Amino acid sequence: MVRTRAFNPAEALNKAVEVFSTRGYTDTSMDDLVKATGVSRYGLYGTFGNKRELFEQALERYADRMGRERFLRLLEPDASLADIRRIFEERIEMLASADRTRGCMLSHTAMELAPHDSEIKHVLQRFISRIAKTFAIGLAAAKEKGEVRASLDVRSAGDFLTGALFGLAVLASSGLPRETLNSFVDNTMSSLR
Amino acid sequence: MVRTRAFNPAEALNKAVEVFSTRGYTDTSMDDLVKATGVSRYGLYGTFGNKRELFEQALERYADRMGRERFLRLLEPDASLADIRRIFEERIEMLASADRTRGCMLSHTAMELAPHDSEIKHVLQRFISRIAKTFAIGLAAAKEKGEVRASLDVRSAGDFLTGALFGLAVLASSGLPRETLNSFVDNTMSSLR
DNA sequence: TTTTATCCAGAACGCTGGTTCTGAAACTGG
DNA sequence: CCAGTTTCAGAACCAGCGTTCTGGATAAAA
Repeated sequence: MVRTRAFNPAEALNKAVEVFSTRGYTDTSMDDLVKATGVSRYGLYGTFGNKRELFEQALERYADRMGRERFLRLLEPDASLADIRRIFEERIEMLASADRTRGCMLSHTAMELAPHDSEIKHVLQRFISRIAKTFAIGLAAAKEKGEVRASLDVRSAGDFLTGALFGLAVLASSGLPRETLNSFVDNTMSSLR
Repeated sequence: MVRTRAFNPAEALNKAVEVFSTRGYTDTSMDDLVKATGVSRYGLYGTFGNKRELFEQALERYADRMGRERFLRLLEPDASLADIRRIFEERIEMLASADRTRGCMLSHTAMELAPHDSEIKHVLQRFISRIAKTFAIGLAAAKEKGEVRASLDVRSAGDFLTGALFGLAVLASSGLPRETLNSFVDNTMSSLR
């Protein structure tokens, strides 16, 4: 018995992340998701529950991937300032690439949902504090190397970098030229020395 | 002839700004606007066109008020670093006040509409570059006083402060505690010295 | 006061979106 | 090859939204 499922839930979720990243929650319809994932309504509702739960799982996946693919190096004992800068540069690459449609899912969610949805807000706060902590760890390593000033409070500087990352996302979303984004990152980085 | 209009368009627009600031564009319905402004559908459509045009006018009004009420002091010849800091502190006051529902309309619009609406995007870019320029002018005055380091490029630092203001809005939207927001501002300001 | 152009509140309309339902297709175990 | 269960595509349903329409109310001009 049992007909086998014709799609890969992990891949479908990745596609969903893409769509939600470009249009946010409210402006993506289930139809958009059906088209983008290639999965039937039946499949989406069956595996992910409903739109809201699908979004939560997409958000989780987004944060996980970001942590794993971008921030992991900051946990290496020899992490350096260059690693931190690279995170910002990769972010520019993603946010201001050719099509210019992809946005930062965390920033977008913070503005769109968090103020009126305390569950999402808590999830978001967890991600944000994780990012800030990771920055702080990377900064501590950079400090040992003397790459940042000795007086730097790495904990609060971690919060600062996190906020700067979000600010960069807003600037990129409004379509500012790359030079502006690059200069923003330069200023951000030089504030650590 | 002619029955007189029973509402004040300027006040209605201010109310609309409030609503759009808290829910963004898509999530506020015309019904919300009718209730919040106390103006009939007929009145809203008659004076503002449609939802979209009403939003554009609200955005314009928001930026205008922000410029006039917050940024004007930076154009005084004796503007100081304290004036810049005050802008950030007032922002915290507004974004993290008791109810915690009011957001930054520019950041929200940047994430929600700009990527897929080039007209809104251009309007936004105009506002952003105006803010950055005003920051730069204030910084130039502060530089004359020796309040910021002599090597500071006020133009790019203006972009930086603008991005930081948006980053602050995202942090506040996700409900982070005031101390985090204050520390973010401290780090931002100290990067100028 | 009468007239009349305008305004108002709410009904109505058409459309879109999230969710559920349905009949048919498809895959696996026997 | 058949039986049975799950999956699929799309129709169907219901609610909400932007916009327009309508009949009555209103205020100024005559």
